[in-house]
Amino acid sequence: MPLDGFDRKILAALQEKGDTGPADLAPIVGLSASQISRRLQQLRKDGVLRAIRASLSPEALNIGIGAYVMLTMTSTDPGAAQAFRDQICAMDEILECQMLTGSPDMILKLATRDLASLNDLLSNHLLAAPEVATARTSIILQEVKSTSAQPLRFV
Amino acid sequence: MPLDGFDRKILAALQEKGDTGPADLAPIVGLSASQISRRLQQLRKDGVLRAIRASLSPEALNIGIGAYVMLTMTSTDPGAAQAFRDQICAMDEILECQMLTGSPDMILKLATRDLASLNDLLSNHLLAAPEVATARTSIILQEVKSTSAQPLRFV
DNA sequence: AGTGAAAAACAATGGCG
DNA sequence: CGCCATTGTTTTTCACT
Repeated sequence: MPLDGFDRKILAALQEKGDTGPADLAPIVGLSASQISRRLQQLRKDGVLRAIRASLSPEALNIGIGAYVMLTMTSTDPGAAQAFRDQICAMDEILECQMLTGSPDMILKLATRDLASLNDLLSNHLLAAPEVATARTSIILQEVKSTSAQPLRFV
Repeated sequence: MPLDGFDRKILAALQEKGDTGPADLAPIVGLSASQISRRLQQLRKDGVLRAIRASLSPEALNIGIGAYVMLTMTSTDPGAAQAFRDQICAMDEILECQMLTGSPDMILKLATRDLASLNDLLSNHLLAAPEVATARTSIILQEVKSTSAQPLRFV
């Protein structure tokens, strides 16, 4: 399952516009629609092409605040840590949660309606957990760049 | 352009699986395919449904390292700051760049092949810029959660 | 590996209840 | 808003190079 230049072009186009069909892809990639179709099936089967997702406007959904929360954790037993992670996964305002090297131990990306709901989320759900030692919250002032497109230069 | 419960269901389904057509959406939403089709056009026209994008497997693209970089900036003239932001937008290993309240001033999310390419990116491109005062890099050890799905509870 | 044409599936539109 | 039929387009498949 090595990816060649044609696959690269297909993937690049799909990261930009995921609802491009084989017919529209053909002139971009320089391949017939039928071959694109065949390669798309293969890329899906190989797990390279994982999913197609809609990107929605936060403003239209009354999401006015984006924020990062840097957490340091208390050392608890693995079971409690897992329970905390499960809780995080169940909260839909938490878009991202990553465990990190060094300090902080964990970073969270949040999307909420306003400062009041951000405060509620922090106070009543995050800081309330005994697993959390400290939390530093930074609100997003300006979005310089935000893409879901992975770099393709390493293929 | 108020969004009702049907729109919410359409958007929720599309955030999960963006290539679902009206025919497949119909039973999920509880609406006929023709109505779904009309609502989709409206949602696109209103800018609620912004784009459809493919999500690719980082592993398949030889992306072995994810990292966050927290930057504090030197106070420079606006022109230099803008040039720095343009440079960031042009780097495809930088997935995200947000200006924050407090300290750090800026956070970056990176995707690179390995530690060597991460080091190269930091040393030769980020730290080389005079706009950067300090940089703290944290490598992602474990992905607990990562979604592009915005919360729909505020609509 | 790739092309091109036929076959099948699907989305979009309009009319009517 | 559901239902239905129609139309146009697109994907998919197959025979062939």
